[in-house]
Amino acid sequence: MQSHDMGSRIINRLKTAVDSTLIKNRRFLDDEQLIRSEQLEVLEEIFNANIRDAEINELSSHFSGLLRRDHPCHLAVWGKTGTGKTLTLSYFLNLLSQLCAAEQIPLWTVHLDLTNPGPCFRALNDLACLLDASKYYRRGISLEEIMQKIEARLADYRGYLVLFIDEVDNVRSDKENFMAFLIRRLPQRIPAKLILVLVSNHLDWPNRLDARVKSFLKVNELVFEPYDAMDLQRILRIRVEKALDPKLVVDGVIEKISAMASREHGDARKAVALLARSAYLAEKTRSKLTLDMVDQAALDLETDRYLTMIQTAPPQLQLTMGAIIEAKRKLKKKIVCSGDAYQDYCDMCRRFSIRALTNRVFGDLIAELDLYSLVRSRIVSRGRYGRTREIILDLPEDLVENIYQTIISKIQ
DNA sequence: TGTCCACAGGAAATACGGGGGT
DNA sequence: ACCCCCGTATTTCCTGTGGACA
Repeated sequence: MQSHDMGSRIINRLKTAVDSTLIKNRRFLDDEQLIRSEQLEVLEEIFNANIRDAEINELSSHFSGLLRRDHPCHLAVWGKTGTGKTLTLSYFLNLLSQLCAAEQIPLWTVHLDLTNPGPCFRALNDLACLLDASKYYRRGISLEEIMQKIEARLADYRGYLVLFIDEVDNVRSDKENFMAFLIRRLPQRIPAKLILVLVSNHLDWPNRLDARVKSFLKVNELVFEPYDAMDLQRILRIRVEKALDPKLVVDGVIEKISAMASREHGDARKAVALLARSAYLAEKTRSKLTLDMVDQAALDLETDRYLTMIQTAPPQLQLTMGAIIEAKRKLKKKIVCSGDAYQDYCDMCRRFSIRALTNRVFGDLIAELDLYSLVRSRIVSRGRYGRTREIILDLPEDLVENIYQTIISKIQ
């Protein structure tokens, strides 16, 4: 019977589809979607796999004084993004507070996250909010007032206060002020035993401090090395087991992803993102997760990165990028000079009736594009034909087209 | 050797917008 | 409603500068 045949074929296909679902629990591919307890579960496994063992040991000895009612000094933590600084520290501080609670030691830990850069004002403001010392102000209150609010809030607290400050050097203008407050002023004015945990991406960060502040800063240092390929393999393996069907992951995939990630950055978050992307690709084609898919996924991630970067960029930056693309097309050369690009930029502004910015800012905008590696630029002297900035656009042609369309449609 | 191009990029000034205090 | 304060964006002003060319 024809129809019966057809029916059983469909049923079979459905069955194999069910059998071969690669992704069992997609939430474990994306940290954002995990609830707190699941995050801790993942963390627990990571730390049980002896990753970041050395760092946790150092942390333990640094804070061991707490249990003897001593006052440990501050702690400066250094490591690149995605090396697990935040994770390890939150995990550790969480354990520490449990321990202190059991021992009846008053401990207050506050996690101030300065991941997105902001001025001194916002940093203090955020801190005040975390301490429950004031409401959130957008503007209009002096720095002094915020400091006083914080001090007032802490006037009666006599226990330990651990301020875990993530990405300290993201405090842009007036950083001196912020650091001086934390290091010099605050400890003198409040009764609490203050322990600062200052996390940063830059190793030379304490040297850029004002000398008078620096002399007050007594710190221990702790360095997080980037994960090596072996660490990443273990981290990925945990994810694979939680999120995917390991049988459907071709041998060598984990090794490949961790090798790629450790070669480039050693960033665990990016490695997991690559795993996730590959898994989605595999799921779409309903096949096993192969090595080729990892390559494809890496490419996709790259493309996405550029596109979201340009989409979320301020309009003037988009316009600058658009002008560079136009200039390159018009000149039919690989290299565009800043003067030509500025001409085209002004033209574009006229076309879309947007007020053009000065040459001065245009230069800065190009530097910014360079920073995001959307273009490469360098300063060249052409003798008596002056100096200029050569702008090279060497992204794949279809990506450039894609970016260009995005920009044009955004502006209109 | 000096000149001079066509910009780079630092510093200071100015404009702007939004919030608080009164 | 008014003024002042703060952070940010942009302009204005200015001082270099590497090397081709005369």
